[in-house]
Amino acid sequence: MPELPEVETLCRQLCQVILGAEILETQVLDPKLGEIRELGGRKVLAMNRHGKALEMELEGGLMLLLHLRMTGRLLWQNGDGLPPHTRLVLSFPKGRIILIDPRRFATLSVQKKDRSPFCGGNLLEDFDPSHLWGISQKSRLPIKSFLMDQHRIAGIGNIYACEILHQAHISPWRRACDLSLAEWERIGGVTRTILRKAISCRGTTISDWRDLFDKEGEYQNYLLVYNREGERCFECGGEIQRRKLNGRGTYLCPSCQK
DNA sequence: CCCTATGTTCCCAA
DNA sequence: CTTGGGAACATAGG
Repeated sequence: MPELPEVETLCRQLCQVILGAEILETQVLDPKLGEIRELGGRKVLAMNRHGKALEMELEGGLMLLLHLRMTGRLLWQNGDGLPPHTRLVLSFPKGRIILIDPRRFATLSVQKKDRSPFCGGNLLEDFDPSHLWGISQKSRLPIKSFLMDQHRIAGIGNIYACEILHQAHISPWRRACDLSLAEWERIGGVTRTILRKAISCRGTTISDWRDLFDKEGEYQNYLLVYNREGERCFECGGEIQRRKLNGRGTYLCPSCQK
């Protein structure tokens, strides 16, 4: 269930194995993904990530767009059998990329490379506290929902939203419009630190997440609140609580997040 | 049986 | 128009 650091991990690993390589064959094993045009014979010119979406630029002005949603996984393999729930196979001379997706929520499309359909800045380079403070003045959403709104800020999901707000000492229920510029600057700082660290750890493996080479991530060893209900806060010793916000499990330390 | 799940979209009500 | 709640998508696991 990948968020920005997990998708960034896949993007970098995909660059290692397929940049410049020629697609030999594409097989869509699940009709729900829809028909995609035959991509065989085209080389991969670039791999990019927008928020949680992957974008493969191909010869001939085409883009392959992939969103893994809840349970999508990508795996690089060399001709072994196909695991259960394999939905897509992209074959290359040195191996193949397969999409595994038990719940079948992942989406795939091929588009002309003209204008990217994505909005929301790249968090690693474009997180601009002043800008976000400005646009947040009009939103009464809880700050956690605001951070997870992919149209405004692309890439933050439930785990990292909990971690960011904890390290910024802000309650997930505060209205976005009530945050000060100084608080937005705090959010910006911890967001950058957390995402960079999580990327260097190749993501967070709570249950399902594996990278392109089937390895677990390491960031679960650095989580301060997520999945720690009932344990004590490393910072103040308070008890970590889990509550619901918009239907999502939300972890916080009530005594140091205000 | 119950509940939960790292995502997104849609419908409906206030 | 905004927001919030719930369901849907489809499946596995505790």
